[in-house]
Amino acid sequence: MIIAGRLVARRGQGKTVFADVEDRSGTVQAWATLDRLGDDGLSLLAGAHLGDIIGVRGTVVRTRRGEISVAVDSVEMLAKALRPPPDRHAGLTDPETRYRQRYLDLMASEDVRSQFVMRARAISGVRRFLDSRGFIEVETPALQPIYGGAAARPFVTHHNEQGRELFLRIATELYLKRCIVGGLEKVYELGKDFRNEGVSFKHNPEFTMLETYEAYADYEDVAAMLEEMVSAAAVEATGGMKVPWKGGEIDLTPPWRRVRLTDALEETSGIDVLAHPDPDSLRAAMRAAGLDAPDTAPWSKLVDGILSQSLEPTLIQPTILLDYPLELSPFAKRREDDPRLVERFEAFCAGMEIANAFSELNDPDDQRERFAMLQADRAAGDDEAQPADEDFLTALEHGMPPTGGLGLGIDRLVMLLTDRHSIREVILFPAMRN
RNA sequence: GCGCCGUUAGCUCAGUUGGUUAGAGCAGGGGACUUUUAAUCCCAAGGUCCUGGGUUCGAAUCCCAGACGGCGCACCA
Repeated sequence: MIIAGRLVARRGQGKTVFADVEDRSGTVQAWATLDRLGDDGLSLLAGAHLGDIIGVRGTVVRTRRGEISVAVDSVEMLAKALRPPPDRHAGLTDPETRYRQRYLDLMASEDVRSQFVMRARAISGVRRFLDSRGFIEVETPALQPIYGGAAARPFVTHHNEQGRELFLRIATELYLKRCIVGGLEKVYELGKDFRNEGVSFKHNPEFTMLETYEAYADYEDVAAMLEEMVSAAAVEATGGMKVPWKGGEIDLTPPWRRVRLTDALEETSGIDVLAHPDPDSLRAAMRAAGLDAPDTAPWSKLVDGILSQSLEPTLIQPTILLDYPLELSPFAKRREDDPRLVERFEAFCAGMEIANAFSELNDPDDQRERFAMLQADRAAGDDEAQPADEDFLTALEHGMPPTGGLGLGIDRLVMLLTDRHSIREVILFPAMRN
């Protein structure tokens, strides 16, 4: 048999050498003797450094101590390691080295390797799920003349030949909806978005996002699909729908708890936001409840403040919060029974938002008014309010079928599935200073 | 951006109230050993104590500034 891999341990014994060779499937011991391997081979093995990549040919035997080993007939140096590997027993713990030189982290830790295998399985599980339901994967511009589809500041870059400013996308939403207008009917894109913001345990400036759009579906259909998709990804990555989380367990088995946002806010904060329709009144109620409420924040930001301060941390088991205020949702369709609300939900799990979905606004006139509201926010100093996209409005004017759309944060999903509590643990090369 | 904490050998870490020449294990170098399991034993080597100032007779140690990192906050509809 032939094995090739990294030399991770060696026990020399004069005219006998034991060498542990590791590849992605695990570690196997090679056992070399002078009698069998000869002088040149044995001195090559004896002189190899930990970290070298070697190839070994031999027959499988069991040693006196009972370990399955390869009795070596020939050995080959495939690549020398000029620098030593991380300490085998203590491992690599310095976070800076772990992230900046992730190859050392992977080398040192089977756990870290398996982490990224699970990430890959979760992602392929998501793709398989969507493909099997008739979605097609599309690719839309990452460099955009106008950014939109989310509230965030963009990265700005420059196209030399055309002499113009371009933005790295903050979302794929507006292009994917153009695909729906064109009749592709079920589309998704799984790729990087870029938001010019700080880092935290759940934020990285570039991150992986899934967006799906399905014609003739609404947000209830999307909620049902999300539950099935996430549980399918969990099965793919971990083998089950119940995953460990911070010493407890999260059960992703559908259906998930559903609750109206305004009811959930009232449950945890005691505040009925619809009873406080103006910022001053809501701000006073929040402060009376002991919550932070900035003086300048508009009503929508205040509602979001209650959500993130009072409600989000309590949402450990998967929960779907339904029916958001219109002001928070410029691309979502109004509810017919209450025009202050839109047909939108966000899914929370492990105390984090993992998904955001709505029945897409397909009325171009209403959409134009929503853009105008954003322009007013922008004029009032909200630099995260996105600019109006006339080309997108033109597309809507050609007629977009009623559509259910979804955004799912893939990095956060992987955190949830693998019991990792920092986004840096699920991104191979996370953003670092300099 | 703000606050707290951290940075000593390739890796993991000690380092006394500020006191002579900054230590250990592993890795790496030399040697012994033909069934080891973090093999063992002997020898030698290995340092910008993050950087720059300052205090002091004397600084890894105290002070200031900076870099980088971690955590928290802010930001993130």
